[in-house]
Amino acid sequence: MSRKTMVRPGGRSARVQASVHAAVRELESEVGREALTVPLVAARAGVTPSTIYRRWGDLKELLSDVAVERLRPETPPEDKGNLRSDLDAWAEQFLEEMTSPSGRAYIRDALLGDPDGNNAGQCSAYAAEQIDVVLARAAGRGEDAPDVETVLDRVVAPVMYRVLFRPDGLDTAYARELVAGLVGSADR
Amino acid sequence: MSRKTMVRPGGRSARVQASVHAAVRELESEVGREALTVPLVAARAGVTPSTIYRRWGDLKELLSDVAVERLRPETPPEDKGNLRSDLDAWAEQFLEEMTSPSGRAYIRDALLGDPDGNNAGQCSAYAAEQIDVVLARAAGRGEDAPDVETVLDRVVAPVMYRVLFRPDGLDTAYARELVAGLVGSADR
DNA sequence: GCGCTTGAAGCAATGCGTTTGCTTTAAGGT
DNA sequence: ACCTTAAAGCAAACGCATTGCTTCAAGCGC
Repeated sequence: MSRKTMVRPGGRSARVQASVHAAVRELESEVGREALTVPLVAARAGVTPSTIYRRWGDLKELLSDVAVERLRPETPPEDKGNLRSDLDAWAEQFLEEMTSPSGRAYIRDALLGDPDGNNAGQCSAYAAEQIDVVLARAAGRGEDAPDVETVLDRVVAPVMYRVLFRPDGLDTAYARELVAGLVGSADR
Repeated sequence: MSRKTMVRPGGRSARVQASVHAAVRELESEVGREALTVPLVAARAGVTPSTIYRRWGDLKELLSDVAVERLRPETPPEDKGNLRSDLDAWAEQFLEEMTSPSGRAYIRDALLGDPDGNNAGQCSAYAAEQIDVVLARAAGRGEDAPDVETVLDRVVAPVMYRVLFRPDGLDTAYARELVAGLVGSADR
């Protein structure tokens, strides 16, 4: 989301961008992530390669933009009635999304084609947003809740660290352990 | 560290590998990370490009190998006399290494050209190794210490998460906070 | 110690992804 | 309706990636 936001919305640029993004998503499922190439995407999008190079720089940055788009949560976290259950449910779903093959691929793409860190920051912002909803709901019920930063440190960070650096043995039980260590104790 | 370990040590292959790695390190500081290219590295190493392509696959994997090499700790963690101080010192140094521009670059490179996750796993193993030394020392003193997994979750993961996803506002105080939250409480 | 086997490096040609100057188009403002 | 300007199209040149074939040298059996 580095350059595409400064285009005039509704115009030709917007059509080109939508067309290119769509082409990436289509080709990703047709020929696979590895076979993607700028000329290929350009042909499918009905554009010339130079257009893509000038707007996105290279394939990595384009894929990074598309990946962030796909990592955006579609629905707000479910309301299970209390903080602990809400966090459990959210953390489990988050872990499952991030450990899935496609999730891992999107994370990698988002990180790798991201010179200034904007896309990675957006991913973190998505998680923070979701957590904020959960915590605000808890506060509304009168429960005392940790702050967003703490949940990021204690739940999101460990999950992402393992996804990236220790790909083995990640299951939903681990997500619940992390939540338990956070709200189950009086720590902090 | 995927293919290079299966070469016969001492022979021509070993010389070629050493020469290529050296060429990468030299050129990285001379022309910069972005200007690196396989033919360039090959020329400096006195090798033909095809040799590099056949041994490493592509530039990303070669850089990943070199990055992991550079992320290996040179010295065991310092002994400050007690667990808390040891962890403080180690976490501060770890954070500083990882937040430095070169550290960030190495992490990205290590993750980037790592199809099977071996290199990323090696990075985590380095940290676990260092932490294990600290914890074993604490146990030898009779202190009760958390286990390695807990330190990875509570200190290493948050640091790495912020380095990768939230590049702003990371200082050594944050490392100390993380350690304090871990050994300062009776949690776990 | 000598030749054989085998894996790795050198070589060279080919294809294609990338880059770039110039031209053309179209969106938005006057 | 015209003018301005940013972005897309076009095409050529460059250089990196890929690959079949050849050559070399380390390790091993005789």
